[in-house]
Amino acid sequence: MPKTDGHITKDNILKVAEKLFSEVGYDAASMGAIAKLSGINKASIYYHFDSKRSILRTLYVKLLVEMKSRLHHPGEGHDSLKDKIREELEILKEKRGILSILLMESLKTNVRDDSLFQIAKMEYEKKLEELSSSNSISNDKDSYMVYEFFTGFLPILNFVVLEEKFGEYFQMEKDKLID
Amino acid sequence: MPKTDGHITKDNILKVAEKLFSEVGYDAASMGAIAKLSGINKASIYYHFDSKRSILRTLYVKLLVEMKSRLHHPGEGHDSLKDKIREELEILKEKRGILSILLMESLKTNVRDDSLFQIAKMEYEKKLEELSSSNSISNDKDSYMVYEFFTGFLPILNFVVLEEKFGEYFQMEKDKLID
Amino acid sequence: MPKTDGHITKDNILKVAEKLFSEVGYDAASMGAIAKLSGINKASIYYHFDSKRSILRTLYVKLLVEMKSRLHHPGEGHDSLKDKIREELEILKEKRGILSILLMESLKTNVRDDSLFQIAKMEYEKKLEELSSSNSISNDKDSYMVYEFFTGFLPILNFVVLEEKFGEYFQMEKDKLID
Amino acid sequence: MPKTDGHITKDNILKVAEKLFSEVGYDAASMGAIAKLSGINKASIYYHFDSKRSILRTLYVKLLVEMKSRLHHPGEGHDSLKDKIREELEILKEKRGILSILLMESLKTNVRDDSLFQIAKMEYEKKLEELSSSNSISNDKDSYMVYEFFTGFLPILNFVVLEEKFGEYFQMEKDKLID
DNA sequence: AATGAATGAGCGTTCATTCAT
DNA sequence: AATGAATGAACGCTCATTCAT
Repeated sequence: MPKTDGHITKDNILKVAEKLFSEVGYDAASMGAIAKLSGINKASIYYHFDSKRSILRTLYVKLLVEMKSRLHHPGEGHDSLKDKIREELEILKEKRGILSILLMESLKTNVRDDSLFQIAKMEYEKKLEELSSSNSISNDKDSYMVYEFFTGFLPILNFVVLEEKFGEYFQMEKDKLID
Repeated sequence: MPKTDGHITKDNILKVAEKLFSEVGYDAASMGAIAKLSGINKASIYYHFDSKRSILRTLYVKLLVEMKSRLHHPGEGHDSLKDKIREELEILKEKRGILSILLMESLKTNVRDDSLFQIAKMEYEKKLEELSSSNSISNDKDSYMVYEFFTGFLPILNFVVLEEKFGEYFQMEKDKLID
Repeated sequence: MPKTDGHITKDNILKVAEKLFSEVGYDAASMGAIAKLSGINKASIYYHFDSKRSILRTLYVKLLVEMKSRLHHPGEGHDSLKDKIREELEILKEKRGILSILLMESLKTNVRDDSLFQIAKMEYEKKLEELSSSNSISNDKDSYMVYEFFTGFLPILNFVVLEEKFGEYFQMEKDKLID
Repeated sequence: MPKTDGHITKDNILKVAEKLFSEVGYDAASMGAIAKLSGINKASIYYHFDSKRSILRTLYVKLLVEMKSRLHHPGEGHDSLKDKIREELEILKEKRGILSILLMESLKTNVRDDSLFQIAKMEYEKKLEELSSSNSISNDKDSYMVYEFFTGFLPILNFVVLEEKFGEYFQMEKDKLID
């Protein structure tokens, strides 16, 4: 009989891995460290996951699923715009860990990792569909995408991920007002 | 006189290291790989640099110096705004490698690496000074900094660094117009 | 259960390390050599020991424990003095390896390694206590310690450790009579 | 033209090497460290010495020569015994460094290094000759040698070399009286 | 479901030594 | 007499992964 529920262990590994990956980077985070912080044996991780890479993949999938479900079940709509943005940021802030990792990995120019773009695409797909139905020039779609990605999507991600460090360096706090 | 010129070797190591760091990340780039790509012995790297970390530090310093000198010697002023931005982007694109690395390392939440903020601060210092001389409320300075950093500085960096990958994924090119 | 018993492996590593350390010195004995002579993988040593130094520490502790237990459980008392000394020497000769190492390391003037003195102190503590109870001048205690250490303790250790080499050089054998 | 007198450089290297070898042991003392402490280039050492080992050999030869000359030119004889011993100790204390090294290296059971025995033999040769001329049984010569080596020669060496550390550990000083 | 033990490959780093000048 | 530059080999140590149980 297993000592604990495998499901819990697996989730725990994922939680620890996400934390560690985001703290020191995927490469610098060792399986040994993940095991120790998870309170389980190193070999046990390999019962739940095929490899270190597959842990990361699982984290990506989880993020994708959550983002998708969030898109389909938006919060109640009658808040002010400000509140909506704030709520949105709050949700993203919970995903800060995996988002950090995602960004880091996406910056590796030699590694093919489209997850960042996949998510961005998904995020703006609805709006793109509207755009493409009413207006037919594909160039506009591209333009919109580029614009949204680099001046909307990425800045928000960066804010969520770097806010804390930024605040420490520049000695300020609670400055979400401007966004 | 030595067999070869040390300066050339050193610069070569830096060039190769910058390339490799940006391609696979600092941690995944091994000294062995840097040596092989530099065409020299692994031990020779340690004649020119104290450690792997010190290579990265040297790259940071070089970037800082270049950025600073660029600020003090701006290009000829009589271009159009568009041309100016394009030129600016072109200059940054040459530094794409180290900028990638800088962003990646800055995202590690447990690693204290203020270089990104240092550069940002430097970049906006002049404007900040003007602001602080004419207007005295420090809160405004903070607001300005946050705004510029997350909606100006970072998007530009991200654009420079991710543009290529973005273009590949979304199958487009030459879309600098929007910025 | 694991493939093999870890205790056996660990003891084997200790035995091999003791032999090698005493043969070529701690610094010249490489982990690779210890691994090869132990018949196991180099990395496996690090499963059982934190570091090379910790192997040495373990050997020291083992020696200390054995010395202590020997003091508390002396052999049967009704032998002649000569036999007693001979028996004592025989016991120490079994520990020749670690004693060699201990002496070598103690001679490094820049390395703080008190193990030699610790053992000497332990060895003479009983006699010191008697001395201090009957006689009160602490100077005498010091004198006794110095005398015993340099003309009793060390010569015995040196004899045990160098006897063989001495015999080879001076072409003689079985000359324990004089002591 | 050389920048400095080669003789001085060579002596300096020897002095530094002796210090370093005795501080951390022969193996742990690197050529780089010797060079740095000597204030000269690493490659320059190889102009003066064939190898690291040859530095040690040179130190041994110097010691042997000095010991020999001391034997042939003893100090003025009309001191008390106590003063004579004290003077002897003072002379040996100056050679503390190389004596430490000699002892350490002699303790390596796998290394054939007879220097310690050579010196001992030399030291007692005169007395041995007297002994052998008056009395003919070689066994007596051996006995004498063993006795002198382990209860006379070695303790003195050990005292000279370990005195300081001993004093630190046992918190005492100036206790040469007993010897 | 979990673990103690083991491993080959590789890590960053240092070694004694050599070469050209 | 001395040096800057370079090197092959080895160092202590860690890696992701596997195996037997």
